[in-house]
Amino acid sequence: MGIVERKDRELHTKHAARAHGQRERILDAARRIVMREGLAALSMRKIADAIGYSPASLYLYFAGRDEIAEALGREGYAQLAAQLEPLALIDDARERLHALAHAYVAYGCDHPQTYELIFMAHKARPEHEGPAARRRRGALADVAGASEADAAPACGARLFAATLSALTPASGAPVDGSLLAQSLWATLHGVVMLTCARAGFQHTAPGPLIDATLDAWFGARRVAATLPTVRAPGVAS
Amino acid sequence: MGIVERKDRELHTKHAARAHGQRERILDAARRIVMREGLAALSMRKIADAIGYSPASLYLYFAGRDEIAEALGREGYAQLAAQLEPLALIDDARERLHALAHAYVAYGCDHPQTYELIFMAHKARPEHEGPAARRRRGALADVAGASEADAAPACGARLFAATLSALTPASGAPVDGSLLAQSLWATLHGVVMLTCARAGFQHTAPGPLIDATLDAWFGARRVAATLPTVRAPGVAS
DNA sequence: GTCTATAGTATGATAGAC
DNA sequence: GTCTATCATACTATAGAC
Repeated sequence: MGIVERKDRELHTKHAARAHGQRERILDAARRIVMREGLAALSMRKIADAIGYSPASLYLYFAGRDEIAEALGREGYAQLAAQLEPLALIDDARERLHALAHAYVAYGCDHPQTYELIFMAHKARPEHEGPAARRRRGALADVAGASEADAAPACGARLFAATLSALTPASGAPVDGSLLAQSLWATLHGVVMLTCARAGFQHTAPGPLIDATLDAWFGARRVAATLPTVRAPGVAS
Repeated sequence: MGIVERKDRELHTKHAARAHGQRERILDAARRIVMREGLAALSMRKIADAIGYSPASLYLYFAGRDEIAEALGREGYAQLAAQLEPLALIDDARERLHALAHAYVAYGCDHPQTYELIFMAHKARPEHEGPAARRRRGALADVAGASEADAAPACGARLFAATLSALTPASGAPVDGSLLAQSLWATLHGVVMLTCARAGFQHTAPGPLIDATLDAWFGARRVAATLPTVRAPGVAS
């Protein structure tokens, strides 16, 4: 190996490390903005101001706003997963499910901005794009854009599926575990959304709600197995 | 009653009717835009262009973009309620619940833009507001803003609560019907959201999912009442 | 009652100087 | 590698002419 090659590699390494550090600084600033003002308020200018850069410089490290948001989304997903991971080791299946469900919802409610980031990194904004961006989009972005961002949330379903399948097999497969897993995930997602939006979830805390849901499914089966047929109490009138 | 008063009233009526018509035209255009491009893309300019007005004229009929979005949201809620109303009259409680749940989700999935409108008419956008608007906001809007828009979705919970309470009383009140109602609502909301976002709900149609959920709660109780304690299958590794 | 014109404020993105 | 300057675009909202 000649001196030239060696020097070249050192340089590359240094360059890479430096670039990595700058990306981190940018992401840190972006994260702070999203936490304080929401994803919709994230803009290149605000990030640049926050770290004392000019907006133009950001484009040396990221292709644009969307790439930054995507990166934050991946981060957020990793954080959520890290929070759930130890709970997946709980021995008792039912206890485990409870723990996971509560942790999931707690995370979503405690970090609504991050949760938003995880699920909405795409689709979230009006366009505001220059003519050059539009030119590019025609060729590339529509095909490549969403696939990676969509991959992360899917893991949510898989996580619950694994736990749920442990709960159902003994019964002779009357219930599709995967369906239940998706149902549970939808429920938790819905609880997070509605709790954050305060949209008519008047005064019920998410915790008891989750307990009630899981109990209805698997718990305390004191509910009458035969259902009474009653008249509708005339809700919509 | 003098002639003057009479004439005055006629004039008022005509004026009111005309104003009403114009509001309708504006709302029609706004609705079309939201259906095609989503709530985030709704703007005064686009509405004005669509009906051949100048942006300034819209302010004669609406206080601003938010008021228009709110009006569309109320419309949408009324439409959803109208769709559910006849189903609330089904005699058999369980059949009724199934019908309501399916109809609710079907509406949300078939009209995602309207659904978005119903739930997100507030909070949806970056600010883009002039200095005058900001001045006003400080005093008034923060207090008065959300109360009316939030009132509508709350009815969702009440609707399901009434039906669910009809399903549970015979069992000696082991389950809080109101909690279950909220859980169901959250589930349905979650199914709509996740289905629309295609976020990992890979290939499952919403229909079977809802059936499975309701069955797990009330239906075919062939699931073993005693739960096996199994080891976690190591999901998060 | 409607429009033109405009103020004021954002945005993403890029070319080219240093 | 960073910045200045700028393009092109979008938005809400208002004043004042007609």
